This record gives sequence, C-alpha cells and structure tokens, in this order.
Amino acid sequence: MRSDDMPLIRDLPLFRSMDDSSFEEMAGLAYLQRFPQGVDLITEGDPADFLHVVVDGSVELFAGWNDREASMAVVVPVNTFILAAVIRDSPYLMSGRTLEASRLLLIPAEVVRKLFRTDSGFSRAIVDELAGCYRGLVRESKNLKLRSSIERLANYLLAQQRAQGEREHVTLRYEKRVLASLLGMTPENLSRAFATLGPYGVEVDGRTVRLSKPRDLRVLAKPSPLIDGRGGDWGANRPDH
Amino acid sequence: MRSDDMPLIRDLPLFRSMDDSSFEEMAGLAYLQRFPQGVDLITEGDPADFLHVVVDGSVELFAGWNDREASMAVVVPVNTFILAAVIRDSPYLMSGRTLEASRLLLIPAEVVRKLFRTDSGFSRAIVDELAGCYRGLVRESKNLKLRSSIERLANYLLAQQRAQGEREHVTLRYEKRVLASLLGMTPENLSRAFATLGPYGVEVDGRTVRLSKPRDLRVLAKPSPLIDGRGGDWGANRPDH
DNA sequence: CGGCAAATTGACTCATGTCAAGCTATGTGG
DNA sequence: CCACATAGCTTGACATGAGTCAATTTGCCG
Repeated sequence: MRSDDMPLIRDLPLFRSMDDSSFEEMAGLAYLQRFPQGVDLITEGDPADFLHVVVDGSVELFAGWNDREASMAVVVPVNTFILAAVIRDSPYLMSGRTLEASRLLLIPAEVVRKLFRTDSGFSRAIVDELAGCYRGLVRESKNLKLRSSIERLANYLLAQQRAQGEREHVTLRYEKRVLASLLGMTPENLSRAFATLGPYGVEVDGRTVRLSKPRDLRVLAKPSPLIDGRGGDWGANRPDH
Repeated sequence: MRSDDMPLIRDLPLFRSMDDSSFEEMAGLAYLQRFPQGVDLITEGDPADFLHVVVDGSVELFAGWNDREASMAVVVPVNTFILAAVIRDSPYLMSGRTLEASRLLLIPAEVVRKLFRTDSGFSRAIVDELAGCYRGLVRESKNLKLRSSIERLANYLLAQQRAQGEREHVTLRYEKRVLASLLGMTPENLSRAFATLGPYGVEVDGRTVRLSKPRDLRVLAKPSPLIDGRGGDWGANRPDH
C-alpha cells in the first residue's frame, strides 16, 4: 500500500489501538486497489476472502432473492464492510459493488483472524466495531418496522441534514433508485414521497434538496435518538456492514 | 446462583472458553432470578445495567415509536440478549418482557466489560457471538425487504419444522399476535396468510400447524441458506439480541 | 448533438392495514 | 361443575399505501 495512505488507515477506529508490529504485518499483506464504477466486489454466498476498507468512493451492499434485489447499505470512506463474515469465516450474506470509481484496501481474511487472536487491542476494537454495526442494524430494522415510507424519507433527510452540518441544502450522496431501495421502496414511490413532502418545505432539484421548513418536517418525522442515532453521521459513516 | 444451574451456563458458547477463575468471579456477582409472565425486564433508552441470559421461559424484545410497537425477536433458552448495549455501555435500543414465567441470569454490565478486557477467551467468544447476532439480523433484514408476508410465513413454518425435527406437526412457540409482529404484519393479516397457505398443505389448529405438503410449501417459500440459515435453529435459538 | 439511463408521472392492481363484529378458548369465581 | 368474563383469534367490509406497467421527460456522458 502507498505510504501516504497509511496514516488514514492507521487512524481508523478499527486499527487505531493495534500494535505497531501487527499493523506493519497487516499493511505488508494488504492490497490497496482502484476500481471503476459498477464493479462487483463480492457476491453473497462466496466465502469471505478479504476484509474490505473503503478508502475512496462508495460501495453499495445489496442482496437478492428470487429475482428480487434490495440495497442494504452504502459504505462510504473511511469504513469497513463484511467484518462479521470474515470473523466467522462464513459466506458473505450480501453482495457489494462500487457506486463510483473507488479505492479499497483489501486485507486477507486469515490475516485479520490471526491478528484478532494475537493482538488484544485489535480484538477489542473489532468487538466495538461489531457491536456498533449491530446496533446500527437494529436501528435500521426499527426504522423499517415502525415507520411508513414517507416517515422514513423525512427522517433520512433530517439525518442527512445533520450529517452535512445543518445547512438548508442537502445533497443526496447517491442515485435516487439506490436511496429508494435503501429506504425500502420503489423509485416511483420515492418520487411520490418527495412530492408528498412538498408542503413540509422539501424542494427537490436533482440531487440537491432544500429543507425550507425544518420545523414542520421535524413535526412529521418525529426523529428519535433510539432510531436515528444522535452523534452525527449514522447512515453515512456508520452504515451497517 | 444455584450450583446445579452452573453447568448449563458454563456450557453456553459465550462462557465455554472462559477461564475458570473468570467464571467463578462472574458467577459470584450474577443473580439468577425468577419472573412471572408479562414482566418488563428492560426498557429502550435505559442505560445497560445487566447482561441477560434466558435460562428458562422466553423473552420478547420489542421496540416502540410514535404509539406504534413492533416485536423484534423472541429469545429462548439458553441465549443472551442485549450484549451489544452492554459492551458499548450504551442505552438499550429495545425493550424486553417475559412472554411466560421465566428464569433469567443477570450479570452486571461492568463485570462483563471487565472480564471482556481481562479474559481473552471470553472476548473471543463475545466477538463470535456478536458476529453471529449481526449476521442473524442481516438475514432478518433480507427477509423483510425481499419477501412478501406470505413468503415470510411459509419460510418461518419450514424453519420451525426443521428446528423441531422435521416432524409433520409444528407447534408455535408463542402467541400468534407476537408471531405476526415478528413477521412484520398485523394479526389479522397473519390469519389470512395462514388461510392463503391452506392449498399448500398448511392446516392450523390452535398452536399446532400441520404441514401436509411440505414439497409444495417449499416450492412457494423458496428457502435460502443465505436468509434462513442452514444449521437448524436460527429464529429459535439464534434470534437477534 | 445524440443516445441512454435515470427520474417522473399517470392509471391501474394488488397487498396490507384498519375498523368492527363475532367467534372461540381458556381460566376464574360462584 | 357450570356460567361468565376476558383475551385472543378470525372474518368481513372497506380504505389506503405501495408496487407495476407504460409513457414521457429530464439529465448526463460520450
């Protein structure tokens, strides 16, 4: 891996408390690789070969069944995905593809498992990461089970607004059809949901959304720290691997 | 705790590889307690005080928002719940209540966190448990996003049949309204879903369900190891904490 | 500028939730 | 032991939310 990328990786929560020697060993065996847009990185059912770290760009995690497909999460820098499969040495439960040109760090699964056994700082970091991912997924399930699609969209917009610094204008980080699937609806329905939110001050222009009446929108959305998180960027930087 | 319950606990995946001295320490500080049916054990938003182990009976994990409520999982013996909240020392994201008279082992959260730091066998077990729980939740999300309610019910019945030993008759472990909420539908809809499955050999009599045409049912359900698991009892013994 | 994918819109169908009534099973108290 | 009360379950009629299909329109990339 290029030496100027090292500090970035080194500072990830997952690697921060790792021994220097462990990190060296890992860095020596990992690949930093560039991928164009739309590349399939992993396929559900395949054995877990690498722990993936998104250094640049973004990766969509999705799953299929019986000719249907659904987006499960979008991973943005700097985060990892499919940690659980690597730890358990089990098949992937989700597939992943790049949403744009991206750079990924690929760490061989055996290296992760070995260091996990020998480096206690690392293993604690892994538990912390996993527990966080788990809680993210619980939130996501609550979101799906307890809210209507319009409520989900409203809360998503408010969460994005917070993540992007409470500005009036929010930019959608990915295509609307991906967003639709993430929120558990069809693209057509997402369009209509945006229209429904018009009276609440939601004005869409391409990938830019203006929230002109955040107060009204919040009354509708009723965001909750137990679903939407509190600390900033859940959904963007703490997705769900 | 009573000494004749110890072996049971000791043999849990989570505690099996723990040092004897750690286990002693933990056992000395834990409470084994009996609860009648319908008792609220934990409430979402509360700080994580105890790791809970269901020794006997069953516990429903549920969540609420805006006057709505949804079941998230049912935990049966011998399994733990809210491990993630304990590890991260964060508020519970779900509430829990006993579905029947139950016996629970309560381990103070600080004890778990301390042993997690000092006993590497224990910390590895925790990671394994967490990763398993995480994957269980991913499966559950796929189930919800990719299948219709009838397909979910059909797959649930087949999974139960497998968990209960491939017998023709399957017994529902809890009330139908709880099952309905777990499967992401209303009780009324569950009734209709059962009726819809009639032509596929599903005959309901109270809490007993006969699957007289498992072949046909399987054609409809299209169970997948990447959603329903393979090793027996996911959904019963490997819910999602 | 042209072509293609994404997004929107409309009309329609289907699935699911809601409300209300009735049924059934279970457990309790007389 | 029976009658009643209650909670759970079922059924029907209806409303509504969401998916589907098809036709445009928009916007982007070559």
